[in-house]
Amino acid sequence: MVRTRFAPSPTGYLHIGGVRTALFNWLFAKKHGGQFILRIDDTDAERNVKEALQPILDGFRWLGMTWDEGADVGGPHGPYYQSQRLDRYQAAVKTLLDKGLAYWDYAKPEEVKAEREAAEKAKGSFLYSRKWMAETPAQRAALEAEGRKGVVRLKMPREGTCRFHDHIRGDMVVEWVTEQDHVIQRTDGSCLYNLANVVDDHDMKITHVIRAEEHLSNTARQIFIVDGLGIPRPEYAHLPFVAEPGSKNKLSKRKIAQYLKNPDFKKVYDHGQAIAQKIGLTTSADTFNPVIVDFFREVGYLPDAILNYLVLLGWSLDDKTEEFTREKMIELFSLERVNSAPASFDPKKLFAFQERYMQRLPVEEKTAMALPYLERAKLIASPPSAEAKQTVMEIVRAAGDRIKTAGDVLDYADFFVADDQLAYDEAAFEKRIRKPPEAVGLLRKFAERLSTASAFDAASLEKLLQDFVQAEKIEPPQIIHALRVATTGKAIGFGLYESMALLGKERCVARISLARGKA
RNA sequence: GCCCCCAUCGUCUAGUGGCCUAGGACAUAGCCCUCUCAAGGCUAAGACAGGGGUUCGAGUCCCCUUGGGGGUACCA
Repeated sequence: MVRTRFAPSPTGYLHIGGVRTALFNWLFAKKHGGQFILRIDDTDAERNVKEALQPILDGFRWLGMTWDEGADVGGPHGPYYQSQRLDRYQAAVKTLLDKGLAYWDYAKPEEVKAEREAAEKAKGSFLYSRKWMAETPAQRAALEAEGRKGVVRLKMPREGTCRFHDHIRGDMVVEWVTEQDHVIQRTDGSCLYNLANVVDDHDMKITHVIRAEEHLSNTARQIFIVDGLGIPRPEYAHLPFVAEPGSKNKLSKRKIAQYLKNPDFKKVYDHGQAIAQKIGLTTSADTFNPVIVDFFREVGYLPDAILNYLVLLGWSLDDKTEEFTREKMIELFSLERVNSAPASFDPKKLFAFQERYMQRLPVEEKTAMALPYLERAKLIASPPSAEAKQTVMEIVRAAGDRIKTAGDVLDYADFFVADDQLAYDEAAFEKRIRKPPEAVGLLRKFAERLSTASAFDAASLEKLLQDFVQAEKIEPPQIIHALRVATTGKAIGFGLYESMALLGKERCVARISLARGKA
């Protein structure tokens, strides 16, 4: 049984790089009919774990990446919170100590630091002198009598090599001398990552450790612990980093200000910000930006589009295939085809996937996604009336591909504002209504025809307008542009006839008259 | 400093010694379509980091350099 895991720390938000790592774990487990475990790395953050964890769990659930065991759902190999597993870690420390593979050390931090700096000055590699190592209870007592506090360190071999196979990097060989006597238990009795990780993975029966490249250098020391504990080694696969837009630096949530200088990143960010503002979301760039999953959820992206983009970040099937449903992803994913070079995150390309997925979504589903945005912007009642739903569906249908994320429906807010509250795009008004000498007159004449029109559907309106154009001996654009600005307030939008049909006769006539008044 | 990993268009990538005058996608530019804006169609521009080898032949194998990243914590 294949078992993989992802172990986020409760930081309050779900990072896109983490999702990519989790996705590969999830995919690998599903592909092999295995299980995916969500463990929580909360060793140092005891406070507000619940609040800081919720957005992460919500994010994964929204993306549809469910876990078989772990936080919230429990399971037979818990607890799944590291903060609740201290006894397990201490037991492992004791085993290592008993086997002589770890030792009590009473050096003060500054004493070790001094040794390290001396080694660096001599341009050599650092190796702790083990000067304050205590091998017997008597030695311990003596050092403690001096007022020293003990930590437990790994007694790493100083000759020979550690060999292991990595599914992505191939065969790895690490000289043991290059490894330090890493601390595994602090003076306060708490344990460190390398130890906790190994213990948890074993207790939770993890078969494949699939994680980011930053852990490649941690692997040898973890293998030392694994072997020392006499437990079986898991398989390893170290994924390349997800890098910043346009660079090879590791993607970080702390550098948003810098990413915003990237035009592609900024475009996606601005698009999301505009929507957030319209629905009254208070946001700050630190917590609401295209590096955080919640951003995409709030702006109305599709989870499938995000997953499809993410699976391609470091993995590919061949030279052509780019689109994968969840089922196909699971079927076709393999570690063998994971790239070894870092991949930089490109929100523009993610957006392109979003567009494609949105285009294929049935109108009913798009409408269902769009309604909450109009409700939150207070443009329609909440819950919406059947009539409002119908109108929104017609707008969504008419808007077609223009609605790229669900929040884009807010571009058509002018259908919901009162006629006398309609805001006009000044530049467009000037260009299409005030400036052309014939515009106002044409609008007046056309409004007259409109008010006597018997049918008000798009096709009839088109006919009506064509007849008008012929009668007046003008070109269609002369009246079309003026009409669009007069009825919607804007120079851009979907088909004019559809717009007018949606507005209905009375509102069209009223808006034209109001516009003439302002001209 | 020391140890380790990585290197194909701006970006994601295909490429596992001859099929590569390097293919696809996003982005970019131009044209077409057109009531605006999208969408769509067509076209263009755009890469093997550099230097040495090995080989009949190298993007593909080896070495060096350069660049990027990670580790070297009583962080994860």
